[in-house]
Amino acid sequence: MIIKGDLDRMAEEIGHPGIGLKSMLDAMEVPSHARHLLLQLNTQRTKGFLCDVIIVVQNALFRAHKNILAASSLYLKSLVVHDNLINLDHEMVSPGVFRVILDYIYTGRLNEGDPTSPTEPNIGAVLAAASYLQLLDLVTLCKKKLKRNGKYHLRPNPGFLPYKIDPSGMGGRRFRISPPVIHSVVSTHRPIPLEDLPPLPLPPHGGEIHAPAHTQGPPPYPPTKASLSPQSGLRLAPTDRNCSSVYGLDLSKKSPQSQHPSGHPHLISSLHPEEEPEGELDQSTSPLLSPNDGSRKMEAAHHAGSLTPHPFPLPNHPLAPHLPHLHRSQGQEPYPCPPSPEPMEDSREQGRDGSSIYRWVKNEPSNPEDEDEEDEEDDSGGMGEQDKERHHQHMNHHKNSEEKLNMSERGYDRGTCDDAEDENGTGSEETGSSEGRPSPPVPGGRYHMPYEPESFGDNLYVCIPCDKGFPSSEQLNAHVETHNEEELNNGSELDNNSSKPTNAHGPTSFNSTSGLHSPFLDNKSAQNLHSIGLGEIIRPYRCSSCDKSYKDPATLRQHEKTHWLTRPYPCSICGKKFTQRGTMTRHMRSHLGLKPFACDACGMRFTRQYRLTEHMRIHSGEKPYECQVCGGKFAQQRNLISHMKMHSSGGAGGGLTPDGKLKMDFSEGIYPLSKYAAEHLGLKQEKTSDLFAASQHLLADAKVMESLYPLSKLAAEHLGLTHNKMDILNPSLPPTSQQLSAESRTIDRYSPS
DNA sequence: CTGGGGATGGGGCCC
DNA sequence: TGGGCCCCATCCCCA
Repeated sequence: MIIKGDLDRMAEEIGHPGIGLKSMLDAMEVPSHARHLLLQLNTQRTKGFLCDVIIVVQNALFRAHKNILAASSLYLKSLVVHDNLINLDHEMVSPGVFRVILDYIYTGRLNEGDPTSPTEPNIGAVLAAASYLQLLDLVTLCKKKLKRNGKYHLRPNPGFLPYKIDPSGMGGRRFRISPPVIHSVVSTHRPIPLEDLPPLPLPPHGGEIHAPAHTQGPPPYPPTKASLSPQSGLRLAPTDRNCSSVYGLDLSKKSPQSQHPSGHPHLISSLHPEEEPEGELDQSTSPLLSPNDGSRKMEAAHHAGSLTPHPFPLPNHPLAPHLPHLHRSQGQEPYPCPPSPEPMEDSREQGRDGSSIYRWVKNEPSNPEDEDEEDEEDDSGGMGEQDKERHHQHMNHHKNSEEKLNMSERGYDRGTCDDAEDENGTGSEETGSSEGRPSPPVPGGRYHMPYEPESFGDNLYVCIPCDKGFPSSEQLNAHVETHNEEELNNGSELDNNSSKPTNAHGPTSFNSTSGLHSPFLDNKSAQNLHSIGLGEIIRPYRCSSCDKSYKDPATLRQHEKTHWLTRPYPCSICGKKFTQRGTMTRHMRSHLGLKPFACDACGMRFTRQYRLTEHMRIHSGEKPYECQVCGGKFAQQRNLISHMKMHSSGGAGGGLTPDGKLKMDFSEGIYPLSKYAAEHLGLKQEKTSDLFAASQHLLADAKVMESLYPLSKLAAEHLGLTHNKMDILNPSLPPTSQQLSAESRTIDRYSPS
């Protein structure tokens, strides 16, 4: 702000001391400056240039400048201060009305469009919205227009204003002056009280919610000249997604470098997954959601993460140090024991460091019961009759299953075991596991002795069989090597020993209960358990429509939605429907170009952290996925899968690839074990430790090689080589350079550091 | 031109 | 509700 003293000083500086204030202003003011400035800003808006805020109104997106909005309305100012993506309640402001309002903000002119058009926003609607948005000048302007037209009353506008306009303006009690329901990405506002929420809208298009208007019915705002102008908001639709780039949304496959963090720091900050608007978009239109949902979401948004535009949300950062997952306080788990019936579930995380078979002591499962309670409460809220019935049945099932579980647990707690074959008293492990209870089957068939994790100090990587702790997975692996050597030396003992992880992955392994007690069972193994009847205990919640079963009722409910004819979560932009809200919001992220996860090395951005984790392997050169057939290594599991298909599509099994490698035909059943080896070992090395995988396919391959190449079997048994290494020994299968180098790499990897 | 590998995007699903 | 994983599809590059 320029004060008189400043002007006097400026006048002095330009050599005109003593000049009066008025004459000074006269001398320096350019009359058209404001108009030109506004014109420039409006031009920039239409091009999306320097726009730093996105306003979502129903299924339309508008880009604008925070400064302009903030200068126009105190209310908008309060929003844009904190948020880069704000979502207006479309009941209060329709897209067409907001277009008119935005035009007014940037031009100072009110374009009411065609007043005879039933769909063109009328002055009454603009007046109401302007009041709602606290655009006081526009309110005054609208009133003047209405008075001039002799229509100073609210023209009915179906579906827009449920409230009556008070001619007295803002102050009238009948006018809606409660805090406007504006959902922002990172709202710092207090949750809107339930009584302040507007009534839930009727489905706008014959029960079809979220669907884009132009695909589900007549467009609410036909392409008038105004709506086709660049000033109009961008209406995202499958066919015009590409247009979004004009408005600055990055929907391209690769985030251009120019848009890398430095480009749009504020926008980037809004890209944090916890701050994304999808849920809010959904909330404002979905009749499936109760006002409570909206309120909860507001609260959730209220507590959302910081605005720090750090490209890596640290808690999820793949490169962040392995922080222990304290799902449960350690004090609650006096006997943290090896993972049990579904250790591989946990090992998804553990396997990252290659120590999945040796449980990371602090990675305790959460208590599903607690979560379930909340879930039940949530879901029983707006339930239809059919759902209630389903819910009721389910609850009964749940109750019964819980009783089963409790009985099993009590059995375990007493130290009794019904499983006669379980010499170690580990028979209840499957029940214990689903509750995260101790389940002691360990390699070597010994109980895992109770211990306090703290007793290991920094040695968080614990070898279950011997209870030794190690500070790193590498050292643990090196230690585990000694165990494996022992086991290999013991030879066939493994076959009948509960410590044997090997056969747990082979189809024949399930003939033995030993497999059941293996702590190395993965998901599919658990499914197999189910197929032989014992999975009922592990996964008591069974789908009534199919044979799938789950450990907890929430997951079952989630699964059951896949059987529904109508998917409950439609995308508000393209109308595509999803069975899970999370999938829908993730999908929405692709519409909005939200890529919160950025690569530190190259700046590439991703919609999911897992993608970034995958991507980072490109930079690190890590290729944890190794083909058990040819030794080829891959940075991504899916590429290994694709690669394995190449092996399997080569015709008769056991043939040779063009470069002389052994070719297996997984599809013909010639080598069924290899399929398991591929699926459970080679393809899931991230879940299983490299070492474990090596020992697994070593044994598995020995079996097939026994049939194919008897000599190789002996080689495998006595030399400890995998089959792709065995064919090196086989004179008929000359080694390739790749195999040799793979061999040396393998040796390097497993040699103690 | 074709096949294979590298890499990415999106959806389904389970936890 | 988000994370993680699996699967499929696709594009690009290269031999």
